[in-house]
Amino acid sequence: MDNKLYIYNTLHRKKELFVPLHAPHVGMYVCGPTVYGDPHLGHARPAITFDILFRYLKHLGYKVRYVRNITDVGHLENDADSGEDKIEKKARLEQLEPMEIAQYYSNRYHKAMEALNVLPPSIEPHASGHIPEQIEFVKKILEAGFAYESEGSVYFDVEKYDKKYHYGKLSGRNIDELLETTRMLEGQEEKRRSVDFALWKKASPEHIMRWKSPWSEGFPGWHLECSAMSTKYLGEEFDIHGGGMDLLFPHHECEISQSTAALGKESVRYWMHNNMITINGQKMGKSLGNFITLEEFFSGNHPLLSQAYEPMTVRFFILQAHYRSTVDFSNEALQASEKGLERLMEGYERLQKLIPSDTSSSDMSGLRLRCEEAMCDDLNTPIVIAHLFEAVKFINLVYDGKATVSAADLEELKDVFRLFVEDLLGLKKEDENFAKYEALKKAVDLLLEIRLEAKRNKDWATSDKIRDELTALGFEIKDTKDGFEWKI
RNA sequence: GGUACUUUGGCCGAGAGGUUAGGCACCGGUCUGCAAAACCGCAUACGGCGGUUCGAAUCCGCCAAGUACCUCCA
Repeated sequence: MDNKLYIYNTLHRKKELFVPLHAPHVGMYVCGPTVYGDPHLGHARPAITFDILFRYLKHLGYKVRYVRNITDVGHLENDADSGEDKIEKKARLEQLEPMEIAQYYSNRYHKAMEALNVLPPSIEPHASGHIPEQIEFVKKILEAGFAYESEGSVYFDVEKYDKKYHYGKLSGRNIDELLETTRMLEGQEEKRRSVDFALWKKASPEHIMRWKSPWSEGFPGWHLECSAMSTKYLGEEFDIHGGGMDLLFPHHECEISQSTAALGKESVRYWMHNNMITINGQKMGKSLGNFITLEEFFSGNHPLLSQAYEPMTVRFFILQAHYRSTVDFSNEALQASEKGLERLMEGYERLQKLIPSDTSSSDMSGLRLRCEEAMCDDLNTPIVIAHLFEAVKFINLVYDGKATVSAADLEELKDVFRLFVEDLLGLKKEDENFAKYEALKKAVDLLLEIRLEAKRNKDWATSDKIRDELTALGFEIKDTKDGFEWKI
């Protein structure tokens, strides 16, 4: 743990040295998906961003407990929509049990995450499985005097809270502005102030998802699950809380208020937020209807996609931008990533085949350090990738016999690549159907041996025929000095 | 309207008060029977206008354009 990891803390709007509360243990909580729809590119961003953090913290030697929730209770659709749950609405439309919806989309989410090589979190709690904890949390806030009951619902008293603590410290908003700018919404008569938010909502008769509570049969408020579940599994105080920037306000602001009100202290030390993925400069989002699901990416089946993209291409595309920048989707950018990734992975493969010399013609010793420094600088994966590409250049030179590498340097290079490419960036070669592929390889090798022989006999007609036919079938043939290389 | 952020070469995307980011594309070259790959070379960019400074794309001010949040959203 010699490396000093700096991460950008949204709470203070600056990079801060990461010092865990109880080293070597680190607790991190990340807002997971609401499972009422197929995962899209926007879901991939936080999952990958915090996957990188998870991997890197472990690399630094920490024992990390990573909690990422599944929201299956649903949130209110919108206030004009009679307060119906998203999941519930979907259930009604598809004539399914709400939990069936949640299960279905959880599975889809997991499948997509696995394809993206996102490691599963240590704990993945469901909101529906933590209703008692959430009720307890509401009780605590009521006891502390920062909530009030109104017609079976419980609301958080933002104004009262703000007098003692500071509502808006994360998002930089202040309560007066909010009172001015928050538009009047339906069903607000129960609340004292428009800025107050629900901790517990009484269910209307048509509401299917409902639980018993001291106040009414109903369901927990929008922000409560994260407060209840994060503190349950990580303690009243924990290190890192992450999520998308769009959750900054009101979700995370409300979370801070709830936890502070209930526990008398702040729970989270470092707040981290990943930026959005945009499409034509606009946020890609469910509500905007301009999102592309991950499955559509993998199949290419979407009007905006000119081809299918492999999961690793999507991962690499996301890692080529810093997590706090927006990244704009386009086929051109994806294709550039696809080729770049291919170059990187090919370099990685060639690295395994290099033959060492007595000395190295170029000094690559700083590579590990430079990559570590980039990671420590708020997880600057684009810089790590740039460094790796410089090494690829060197690898190719050695491969071409235009440079040399010593045995010791070669081992170091291999080790650094394995560490950064595979373990930390989580990039891997996509080779399903490995056995079939092996057989195919032998067949193609055989064919190319024949071609080699034809070439020795200067039988260009035969050699070109083999190459052209294979090329037409989708193979890429490359001649080398004394043999050949190929790929599909 | 309020708050915050962004603006980099053909595209994506880092960085940062004075030194080549990187990837993709284009073009030229090396290599090769041809091709592909690889390698070499090639862009001298930083929204506009002022200011600070020996020096700014990097700091400050103003302006412009755009985005996000203020309603569920990753």
